[in-house]
Amino acid sequence: MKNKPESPHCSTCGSRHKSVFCSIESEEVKEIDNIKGCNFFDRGQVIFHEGNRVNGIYCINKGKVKIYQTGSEGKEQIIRFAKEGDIIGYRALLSEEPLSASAATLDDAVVCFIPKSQVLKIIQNNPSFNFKMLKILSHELGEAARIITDLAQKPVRERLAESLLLLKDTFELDEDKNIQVKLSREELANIIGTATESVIRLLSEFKKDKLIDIDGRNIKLINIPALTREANIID
Amino acid sequence: MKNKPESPHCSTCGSRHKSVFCSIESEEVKEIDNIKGCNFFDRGQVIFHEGNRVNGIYCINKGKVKIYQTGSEGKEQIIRFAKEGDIIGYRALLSEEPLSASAATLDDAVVCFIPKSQVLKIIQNNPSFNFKMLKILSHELGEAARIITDLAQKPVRERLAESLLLLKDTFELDEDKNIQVKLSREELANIIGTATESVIRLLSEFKKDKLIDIDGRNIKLINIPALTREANIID
DNA sequence: CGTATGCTTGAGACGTATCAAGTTCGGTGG
DNA sequence: CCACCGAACTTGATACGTCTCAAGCATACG
Repeated sequence: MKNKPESPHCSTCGSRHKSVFCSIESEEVKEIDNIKGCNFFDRGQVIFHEGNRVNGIYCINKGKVKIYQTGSEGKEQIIRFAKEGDIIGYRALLSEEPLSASAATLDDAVVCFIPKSQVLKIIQNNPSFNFKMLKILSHELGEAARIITDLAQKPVRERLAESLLLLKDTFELDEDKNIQVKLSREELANIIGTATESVIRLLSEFKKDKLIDIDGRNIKLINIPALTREANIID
Repeated sequence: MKNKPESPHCSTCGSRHKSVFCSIESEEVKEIDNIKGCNFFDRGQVIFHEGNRVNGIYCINKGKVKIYQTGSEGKEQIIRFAKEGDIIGYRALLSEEPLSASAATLDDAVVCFIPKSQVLKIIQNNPSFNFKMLKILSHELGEAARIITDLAQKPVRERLAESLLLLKDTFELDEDKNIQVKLSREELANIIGTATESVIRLLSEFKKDKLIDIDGRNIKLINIPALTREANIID
């Protein structure tokens, strides 16, 4: 968590316009810029830790982040991901509860911090921002419900296929159809709630069936329609 | 869905003061009262159905409700419960998405309907109500995350014990320590994501171990500390 | 270059689902 | 009020998916 001098400015932040902050006034942007903190993280570092209190929200300027809970046996459960332009930590802030999950970087990342007072001020003064927060939260809640049903009802094979597609939607594919995020086999297992070995076996089956290609942590989606069928998605 | 003449009035609604509406002005209450609809449901009737659009929120005046999704094999997954004073349908309304889940009554119920325009009006004009909505949503999101981790990591036995405790917290115990909600074995199975037969077997084990007592759909919690241990809860 | 860490594969155990066959319960109509 | 019917519940036997454990292999790193 090294504090470098060249903190990014909100006014020049490339991810601002596709984020929840896209509709705030330039006056408010200036205010945030003055009050916000900014931190540089190496890959794998923890941004905040489950159980702690938050005093603001974190805005990801650069990098990819996993949000995860620790189960009763100490096993990590990945709840969701966040990337450039996303905010994290707002759930605990708004519910005034301790953090229900931890956040850690998946690559080198730059994360800004906006204190609670400022966030509440914007919520109160900017109906559009306010409504966006309501929208984000209720959208997340819908996603969570879908995950619950899948975990409860789908076999591991389907869950893995679905997770690969979800990762594709979140982080997109590069020109070679590789999912643009590098996760360990264990992290993949911690998304779908299974053992690392099961992920390994199923990935190589998917490869054998020409649904994907694997090169280390690079996963290439070569037959998305078939993968979708494998995932048994209703929508 | 019979429209009886004696619709309850918000001003005399016993559940209003423990609900999200506890802080709205009497002026606003009057306005809601005029515009709201009200329906009487028999046990087992569907209030709204997954995939449809909502045009308002539902406020439960009386009765218990299950909110559930249908999985890809047509199996019901219960996401959460609602009771007197709770609102439902707000997730889809605020995210402007189709309903992600269905709602059905668990007993005879009275449910009021407040149209979207009115809800949005209150959100905009009443910061306290607004903030309560943010709080409800973010709290729900935290609960959902916990459920995800449990489903992904805990064995069925622990999940069942935990669900019984959750039902206790939601619906409370009567003077005989019975959980004040009657669910079929299948519904219990649909909370924790297992087969009906597994629920039956585990319930009778819990009974044998003197953790609970069973009389039909009545479940009596006779040893809550032991049940908590069985649930392997970290908090 | 050695050592740690992640990845892979196989064999076996275990939890849970499924299927099949009763049994009980709750409601309905004679 | 009782007999009947279907639905819900229960129990047992069996099958299957997935986890666990163990061992070997690849890879990155100091």
